[in-house]
Amino acid sequence: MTIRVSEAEKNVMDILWQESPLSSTEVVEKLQSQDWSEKTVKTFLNRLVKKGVVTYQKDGRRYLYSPAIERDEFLADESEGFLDKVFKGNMKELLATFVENKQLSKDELNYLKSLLDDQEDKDDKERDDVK
Amino acid sequence: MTIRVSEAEKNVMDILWQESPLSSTEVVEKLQSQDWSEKTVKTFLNRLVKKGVVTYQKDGRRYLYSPAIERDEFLADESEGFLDKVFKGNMKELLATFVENKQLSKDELNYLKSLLDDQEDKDDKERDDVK
DNA sequence: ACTTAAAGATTACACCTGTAATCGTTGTCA
DNA sequence: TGACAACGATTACAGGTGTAATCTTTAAGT
Repeated sequence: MTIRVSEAEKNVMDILWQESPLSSTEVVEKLQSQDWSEKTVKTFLNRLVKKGVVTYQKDGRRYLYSPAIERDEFLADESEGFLDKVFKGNMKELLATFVENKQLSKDELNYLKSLLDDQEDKDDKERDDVK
Repeated sequence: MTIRVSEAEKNVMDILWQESPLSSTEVVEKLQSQDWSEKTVKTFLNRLVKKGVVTYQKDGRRYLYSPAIERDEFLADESEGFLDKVFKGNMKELLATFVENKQLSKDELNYLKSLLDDQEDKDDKERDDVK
């Protein structure tokens, strides 16, 4: 179920994940910063619908668009693909690259540590469950 | 300096990063698993040279190819782009997605923790240096 | 009732990508 | 020395992408 959303299209998805349903006009407005023609945005909406990742309900003669896939699911999917394609599945190397190159803030470091602790707890719990 | 290497082309880069210089024939051999025609591989080598990410020296009438960019630099670049495009620069969310979805092994968890400790030390050191 | 404006549908078009096949040159073997 | 084989160069071609413009339909204003 490899979702295929192009880079430009992702910007449209992000808008819809923030808020939906939205009319095409509203989406265009929220994409001001991208500085795309209204036509361009509509093309993307169209393609996204054809790809099955966006749906719409009719509201009179216009459509109200909504995402048809979960953002979390999408992110997980993209991340998986990125790991495989760029790092050939080597998770350690990926983590090292991010941690070392991005100079995590104190805040991000602590957040990540707490994530890791949670994860460890979960692992422990699972081990116990098995026995 | 946004490097532009397509997905299929990355496989060729990976070979050259493992060992270089290599003749086109050698690259083809090492890409057996991809099950591409020899022609296809040569097309990629050609395109990579045109993109400036691979160079060659002549060896008689054939070329010996080598990467023209560092793997580390490339990975950092791709990671940066991925973070921006998919997670809109939100590092915390990216980390959470990887940590939560990929079920890190005990080993990976420990490795990551040690990375974080190193990072913290570095931060401390830098703070001291400033003063 | 007509004209017009706006929405979605269709068409455009160049560049990138995946995946080769063909062309031209030249070293090599018979 | 003549045919062939192997190399890189050039060409091919469909599908995806970025970026719109044009077409068609229809609600709405005069």
